[in-house]
Amino acid sequence: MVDLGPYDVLLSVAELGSMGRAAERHGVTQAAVSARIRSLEGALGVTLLERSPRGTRLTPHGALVADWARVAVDAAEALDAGVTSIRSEQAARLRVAASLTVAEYLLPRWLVALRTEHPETSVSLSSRNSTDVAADVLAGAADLGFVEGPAVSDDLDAQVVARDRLTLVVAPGHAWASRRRGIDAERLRATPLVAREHGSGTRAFLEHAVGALARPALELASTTAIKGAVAAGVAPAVLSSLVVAGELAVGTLVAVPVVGVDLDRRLVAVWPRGRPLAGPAAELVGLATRRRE
Amino acid sequence: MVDLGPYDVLLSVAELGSMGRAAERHGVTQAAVSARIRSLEGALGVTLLERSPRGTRLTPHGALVADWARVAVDAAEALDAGVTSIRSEQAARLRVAASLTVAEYLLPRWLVALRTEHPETSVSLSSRNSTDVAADVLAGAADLGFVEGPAVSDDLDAQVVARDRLTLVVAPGHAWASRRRGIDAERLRATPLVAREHGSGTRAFLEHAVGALARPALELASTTAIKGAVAAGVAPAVLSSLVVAGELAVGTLVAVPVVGVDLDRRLVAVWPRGRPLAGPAAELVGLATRRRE
DNA sequence: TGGGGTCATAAGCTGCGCTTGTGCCCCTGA
DNA sequence: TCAGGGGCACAAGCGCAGCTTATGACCCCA
Repeated sequence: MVDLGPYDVLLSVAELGSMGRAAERHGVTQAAVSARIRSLEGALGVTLLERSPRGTRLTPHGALVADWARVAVDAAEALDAGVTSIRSEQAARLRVAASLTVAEYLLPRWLVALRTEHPETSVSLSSRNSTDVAADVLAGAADLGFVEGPAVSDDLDAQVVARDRLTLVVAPGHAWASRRRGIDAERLRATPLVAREHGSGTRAFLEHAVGALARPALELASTTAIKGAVAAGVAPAVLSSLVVAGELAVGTLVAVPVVGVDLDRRLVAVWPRGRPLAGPAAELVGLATRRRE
Repeated sequence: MVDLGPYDVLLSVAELGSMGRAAERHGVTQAAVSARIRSLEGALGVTLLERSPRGTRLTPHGALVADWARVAVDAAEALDAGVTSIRSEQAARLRVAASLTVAEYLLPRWLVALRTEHPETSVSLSSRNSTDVAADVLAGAADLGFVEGPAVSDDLDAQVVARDRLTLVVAPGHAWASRRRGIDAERLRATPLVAREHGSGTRAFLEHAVGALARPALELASTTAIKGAVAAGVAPAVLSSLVVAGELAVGTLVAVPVVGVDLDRRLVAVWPRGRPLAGPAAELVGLATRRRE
């Protein structure tokens, strides 16, 4: 497996314009940075940085590698932020409960942003289904919750932090893939889909919007597995736009319009009614909200 | 920086259902896998795998971590595949020249797929602008090229491998963000944008489609920098849908419809006319094409 | 002409993660 | 009922990657 360390320092060097300053940011010596970059260049047989006595800039090769590296490093940081938040022994300043879609796709990046803006804030995350999240917040087991759909309880204050849209996706070769005029609710109801197991918030929302569904063609435990099955041509599926954005852009999956049904959904932060948000909770909600408005 | 190694083996264990088989896949001993997973669990204070004498399955915590990890591991593999392809000393079986959008966003994943399907195929990649790509292929300096837009030369055969669409994006707080009826060509022409430097294929395509543009508000060298500037509210920008898919999904950027202008674009593979595609080149084009139809 | 900035190189040490070898547990099948 | 095989865990020992420290070379500017 690739060691992202050298790429991380490459990005710092590119951003800061000097190996010495990058070394400082990473808490190591300038010699260590120099050696890391050199060995990376050695492995590639290509120079990535143009050194000068006044500093350092990316070569064209370096710029391409840096662009690739940024994606990987960002993903690794999101993983790390997520993983840190489920570390159990910590005395967390902020306890968050989140439904799966939020926990899987949005929270890690929010946590990365929170970590850079407020490094002193430690977060503990538990991933539950939407009703459990509300229960945890009401019971005081969590300071802040994130759920899909309209807020569930009158005892909770809520604020919309993001939106998504349930999206009907098929494999590129599927008959529906080129269907411009879309699929209506009746047709959708009658079609066996690849679905998550019962109890999933997404599945409940879909049934609420279009009515009772046909028996699933296949039930799978993870979103990733569902995407795989759809791409392999097993059956269509309905998933959050957040989940399939990458695949749609690249063309691995194709979105099919669904007509006559409102599949827009709000992702909301919830907390006990009457108690104004303060401290780390307010910071996190603010940061999540700022990402969209 | 996070070490992705343990996460990579976690994914293998989850997929294969046993530490021993995961060890075999990674070419290490079962003891090494066991130790890696244990230390990962130790660092988290949470068990990720449910061991039994018949094998091993993910716990709920494990499933969440695995979903996060998959994103990071995939990104790292794409980085590695890309980086391997610019390694200079290799005797490549296939020399590819690609324009920036393709090289940056699509090729790494194609290379990952190619590596798993045909591990013996080594690829060398050079990233050029569209006219240079065509020239390289014609001159025999590259076996295969990838360019944006309609094929440039009559001496080249071409095949569409993907599509994208130039997308007008603004910061979520921008006045245009909530503008449902869109922006027309005239308005767009009159607005200073954040743009890449002259010579970029995307910029040329845009000028061809809407006409001469206003002087840019800011010229930047990398797509990433442009996205950052747009999100910071400097000015709107027009970028490939491939480039902004992630940001649009998460809400960091907002797409504004452009009316009366066709911004759809084809990304095509090109090779010398008359010489039918064969061997590794055919495999790569086929694989790239299969991802969308 | 010296001082502050840049990066490179060399020598030495430390610690992480591997392998090998073993033990224990459970299921299965003769 | 017991042997065998497949599952995972633990302990001891080793090798190497990457760090630090120390120094040198180079360039620019005051």
